[in-house]
Amino acid sequence: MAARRPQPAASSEAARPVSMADLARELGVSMTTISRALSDHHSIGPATKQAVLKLAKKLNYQPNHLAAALRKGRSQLLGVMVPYIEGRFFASVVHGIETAASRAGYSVIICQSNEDVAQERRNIETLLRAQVAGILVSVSRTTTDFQHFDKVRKHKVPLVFFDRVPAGDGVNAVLLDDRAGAYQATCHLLAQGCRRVAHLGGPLHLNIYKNRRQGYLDALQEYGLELEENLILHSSLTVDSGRESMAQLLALPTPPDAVFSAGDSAALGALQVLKSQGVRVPEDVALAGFSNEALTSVAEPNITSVDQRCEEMGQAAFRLFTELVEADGGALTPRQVVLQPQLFVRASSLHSGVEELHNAQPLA
Amino acid sequence: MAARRPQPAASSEAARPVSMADLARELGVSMTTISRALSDHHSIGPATKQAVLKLAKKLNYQPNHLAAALRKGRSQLLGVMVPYIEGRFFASVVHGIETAASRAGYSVIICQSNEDVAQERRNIETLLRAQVAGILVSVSRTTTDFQHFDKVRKHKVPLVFFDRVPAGDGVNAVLLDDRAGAYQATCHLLAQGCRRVAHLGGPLHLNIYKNRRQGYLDALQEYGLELEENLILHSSLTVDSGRESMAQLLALPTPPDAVFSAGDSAALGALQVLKSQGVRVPEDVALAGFSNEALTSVAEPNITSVDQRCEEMGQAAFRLFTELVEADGGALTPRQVVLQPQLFVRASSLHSGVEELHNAQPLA
DNA sequence: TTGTAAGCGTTATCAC
DNA sequence: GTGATAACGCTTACAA
Repeated sequence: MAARRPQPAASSEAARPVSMADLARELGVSMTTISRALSDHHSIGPATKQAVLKLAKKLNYQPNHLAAALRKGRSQLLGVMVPYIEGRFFASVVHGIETAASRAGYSVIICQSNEDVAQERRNIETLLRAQVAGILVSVSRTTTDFQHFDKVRKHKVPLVFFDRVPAGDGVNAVLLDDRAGAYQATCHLLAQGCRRVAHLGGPLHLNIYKNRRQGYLDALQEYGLELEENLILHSSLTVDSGRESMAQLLALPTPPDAVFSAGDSAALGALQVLKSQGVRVPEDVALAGFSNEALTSVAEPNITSVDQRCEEMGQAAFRLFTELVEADGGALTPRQVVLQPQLFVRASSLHSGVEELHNAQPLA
Repeated sequence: MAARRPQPAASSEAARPVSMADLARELGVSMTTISRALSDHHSIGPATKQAVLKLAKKLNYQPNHLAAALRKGRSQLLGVMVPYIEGRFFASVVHGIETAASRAGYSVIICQSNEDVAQERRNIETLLRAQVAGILVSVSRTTTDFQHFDKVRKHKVPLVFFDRVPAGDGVNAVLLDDRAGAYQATCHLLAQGCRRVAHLGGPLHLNIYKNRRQGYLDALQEYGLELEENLILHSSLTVDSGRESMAQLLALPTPPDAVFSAGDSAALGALQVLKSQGVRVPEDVALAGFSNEALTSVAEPNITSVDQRCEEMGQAAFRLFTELVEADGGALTPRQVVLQPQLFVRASSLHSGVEELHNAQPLA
C-alpha cells in the first residue's frame, strides 16, 4: 500500500468528513449519480435525486469546494486588495463588493497592502496561488511600477482596479469622477454668491487630487473668475494641515469668502480655525469638503461634502469582474466605469439663512 | 480517452499554468524531487535544489494552494465573520486579524452576517465548504440559537468568538471587559465631583450592554451612592435616541450633573441637546461615552470615551486560533481571553479648568 | 438515465 | 538522495 490519510488519527475517532464516495457506497450507486443529483443536472431520475439529497442531509454531507475548484480549474474565491481596510471609504467599498459577491456565490479573500508596494506584490502572489477567480484592487500610494499586475494577466485572471488605478486606459477600472465632484462643490459655493473661493488640495502626483483641482479650476472659469494662485494651498490634507492652511489664508490681505477642500479632515481643521478666530461659517466664509466622511455630520456647522459612492463602486467593480468572466476568452477591450459623485449640501455652505440642516440635501 | 481539460481552449494559446509535472519533465527528474526542492525538504541535493528553484523562477511557476490543501486536508484559509464590516470597531478588528494572519501565511476570507442569523448560517456553510483552517466570528445581534456552530466543531474546525459571544464558557472567545470599562468611566466622572451620574444604556439582551450597566452600578456603589432608577434610560443608542434621552433627563426635577453613555453616538446626541439648551459641558454636566469612535475627537468639546482595543482583539483572536491549531487533537479546554479597555479622558468630562485637550490622555 | 474512469496538482509512503 | 505511485474529492467525456 502506498499513500495513506494525512492524519491517521491515532485516537479512536476517525471523524473523516463524508464525501461523495461515501454517499455512493451507502446508496449503492455511482459517484456520477451523486454528483449529478447534487448539482441539479438534467439527466437524473427524480427518485434517485431525492434519495441522494436525503442521504446527504442525513449524513451531513458538505461539498468540498477545493476539490471542485481543482478539478474545474477555477475557484469561487475572489481576491480583493485595498491599501487598508479601516476608514469609511475602503470599508464601504469592500462591503459593496462582499455583498454582491456573496450573492453571486463567491467568497471574498481580503488583503491589505498597507500602502506598501512590496506587500502589494506579495499579496498578488498569494492570491494567484490561492487560485482566485479574479482580483479587484485599489493600488498602494507607493506603487509606480505595475509589473506585478502583468503576472495576473498572464495567468488569465480577470483584473479590475477601483478608485486608485494605474495611469492609462489599458486596464479595467471603476473610478469616481473626481473632477465633476469638485466642479459641483465649487459651483455650489459660487452660486451662494462667493467670489473668492480658496482651494485646499492634496499631493498632485495622485490622480484624484489633480482631478479635484481641475474641477475647482473649471468652476472658476465657468464663472469667469481669475485664478488667484495664493488661494490654492497644497498639503497632506490632515486636520492639522487644514488648520495651517486656513490660518495662512486668513492672514492674506484679502482673505477668501469660501474654501473648497479636497478632503474632509482638512475642511474640519479649517473650520476649527475659522471658529476660533471668530469668523462666521457660512456667513463670512462658506466651506465644502470631499469624501462625505462621518465627521461632516458631527462638526458644527455640518460640513457640505462630495460623496464618493463607495458602495456603488464596490458593486460596479464586482459587476465588471463578472463581465470579464463571461467574456472569458473573447478578448474584451478594457473598460472604465466612471461613477458620478453626489454633493451633500449642509449648513457650512448655505447662505440662504437656514441655520442648520439635519438632513443633508443631495444635489443632482 | 476519458476526461479532458475543462477549457480545451479553442483559441491557439493554451496558456496552462506551469505545474510541478512540467518542471519535472523539463529537468528530467521526478515530481518527488521537485516537491522536495520547493518545500525545502532535508533529503535533497543542494545542486538539484538550485536547479529546480532556478527553473521554477524561469518558468514563473506558481504553486497551487488548492491542490496542496486538498491533499493535506487543510488549507491556509481563515474564515472571519462579522455582522458588518463598516464602522470603526469591526473594520479595526478585521485589520488586526488580517495583519496577524497574513504574517503567519494565512489568507482571510471575510463574511458579513448583516445582523441576520440566516445569513450567518449560510456563511458558516460556505466557510466549511471552502475548507477553511479555522473560523473567527462575532455573532449577529439576532442570534439566539447557536446550533450552526456545533457543525463547525463537528468538522473539527477551530472556532473562536470575539466581542459578541454566545453565553456560557464552553467556547473559545476573546472579549472586552465591558464592565471594567464602564466602571472606569463612571468612576472618572465621580472623581470629578459629580454625584448624580445618569446612564444611557443599550438593549439588555446583549451582554455588552448588560456589563456596561453593571460597571456603572458598581462604580456608584463604590462611591456609596444610592441608585436612582430614573437616571437610567435604555434605548438603541443612536444619535437621535441620545437626544431624546437627554431631553428627558433635563426635564427631571433634579437633572443629573453627569452622563455615562454606553455608546458614543448617543453621547453625541446628548451633547447636542445640552448645548442647544445652554447647559455647559463639562461644567454643568460632564459627559463620557463608550467605543472611542472618531466622532469623539470631532465633537466640541471632545468626548471622553472608553477604547475597545479593536486591533488587539483581532490579534488575540488570531493567536487563540493558532493555539487551537497547535493543540490539535489534544482536547484543549475552551479559553476566554479578556482584554482591558482604556479610558480616554477628553474635555467633555474635565472639571479641572482645562478648556480643551487636543491630545487625549489614556488612563491606566 | 446511469456507470466507468481519467484527471486536476499536490503530498506522502514505500522501495531503491 | 531519488523515483514510482497512490491518494485527496470532485467533475465530466464517453460508453452502456
